Amino acid sequence: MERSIPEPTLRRLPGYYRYFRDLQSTGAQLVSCALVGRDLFLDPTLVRKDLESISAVGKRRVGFVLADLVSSIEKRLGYGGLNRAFLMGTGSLGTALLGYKKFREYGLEIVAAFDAAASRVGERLQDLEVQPLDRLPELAREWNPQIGIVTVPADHAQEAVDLLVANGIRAIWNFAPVRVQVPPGVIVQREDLYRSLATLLYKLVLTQQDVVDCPM
Amino acid sequence: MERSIPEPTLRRLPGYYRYFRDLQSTGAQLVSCALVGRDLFLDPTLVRKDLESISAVGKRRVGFVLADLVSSIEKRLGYGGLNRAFLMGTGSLGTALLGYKKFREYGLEIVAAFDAAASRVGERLQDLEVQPLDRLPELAREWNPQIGIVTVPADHAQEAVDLLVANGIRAIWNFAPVRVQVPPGVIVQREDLYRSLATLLYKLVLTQQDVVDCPM
DNA sequence: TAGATTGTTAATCGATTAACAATC
DNA sequence: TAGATTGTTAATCGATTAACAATC
Repeated sequence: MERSIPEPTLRRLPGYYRYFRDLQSTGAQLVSCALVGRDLFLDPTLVRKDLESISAVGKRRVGFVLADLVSSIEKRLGYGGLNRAFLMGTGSLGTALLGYKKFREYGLEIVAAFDAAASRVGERLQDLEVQPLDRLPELAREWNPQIGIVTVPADHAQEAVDLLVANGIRAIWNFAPVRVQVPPGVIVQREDLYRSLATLLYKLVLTQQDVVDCPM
Repeated sequence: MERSIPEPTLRRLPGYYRYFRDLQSTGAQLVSCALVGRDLFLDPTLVRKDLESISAVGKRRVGFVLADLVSSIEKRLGYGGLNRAFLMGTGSLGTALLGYKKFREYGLEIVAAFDAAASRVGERLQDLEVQPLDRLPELAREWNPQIGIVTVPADHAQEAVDLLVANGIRAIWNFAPVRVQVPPGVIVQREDLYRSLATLLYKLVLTQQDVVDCPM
């Protein structure tokens, strides 16, 4: 089996991907780690390590072939093949996600949207009709989605996840600010804006105190 | 100056914060690392290290005082004092963020929203009237915000950031999928959904291939 | 050939985990 | 006292960075 990719590298791959495709569109065919590093503000050695982890092979003295890099990342990241997803919760965040047209380019297609509120069911959002929860099993059989995107309120997240998992979903993208339980084999990725905010505020507080603040 | 907090710890703090406040609301006064670890699925030793990094001091044999932990995290994370923010871009994501009422609880208050599109200016979103970009300098003098939230399209992110920085903003919360340039001293935090998506898809691809896939 | 660039191996750094001492 | 829990120090693990060899 191929070596697994370290998380930090993984998080950098979409950046590389976008960058390589942009370069390609300018007509370039090759790229060197030094150039990538300069443009993306990364250590060139780190770039090389990252490319190595996706099994990219370069030509000494020349660089890496862009087309190879692009297809290599696509393969490793599951781009290319579209992954079908169900969206749970059509609040403002859910609606915003439906509007992310580029998700398709990055391998994600939202094929159905659900909401517990009867008042929202039937509404049309970006080509999709909001569905009631009780149609989920039927639609899951039809679409066989693998991903569930959860944007319901925190206190309903676990229910939503349970329903998804019971209907064959293999991966949860969880935007609710709670940790949810899933059976082994199901992947959960948390997207917690409060966590990010905390990081930001902390850094801000740090730079403001600096020198000024002195511990007891 | 107080020891700076490692990033991984930092990302866990909001989780602790929420957990401690929840516990408090049940009437509990004390908590042990072992309990936290069990509930939050973290190694108890890691919990202790994290608490140590926010200078929390426990009582041996007893545990940590919840009230102390809560106020300690608030102090370190800049909760408590509200930080004023300007929102750039009132697309679906920007609108969604305006709806996050709990941001206030976590120390963030969006005091003005801007949009480059004349058609959106004047619209009312969550108690705020969408402002044109040319009013930004004036409103910045009035509010003296420290944080700029950028939800404009990728190709306008740098302009938005430049405008914010020119008007005294100290920290950028960047939701556009590009790396932006700022002068030294200004903090940038990236929130890139494509990066998260990549991580999720990769993990999904991994579990699907497993055993099956074998390198050349 | 000379030099740029990849490839590889070693060193560093930092976070996590483990072990154990202190103490209420 | 005994035992639970914090506090502290050491070991481990993994990512990043540095150094240098290979080669087109």
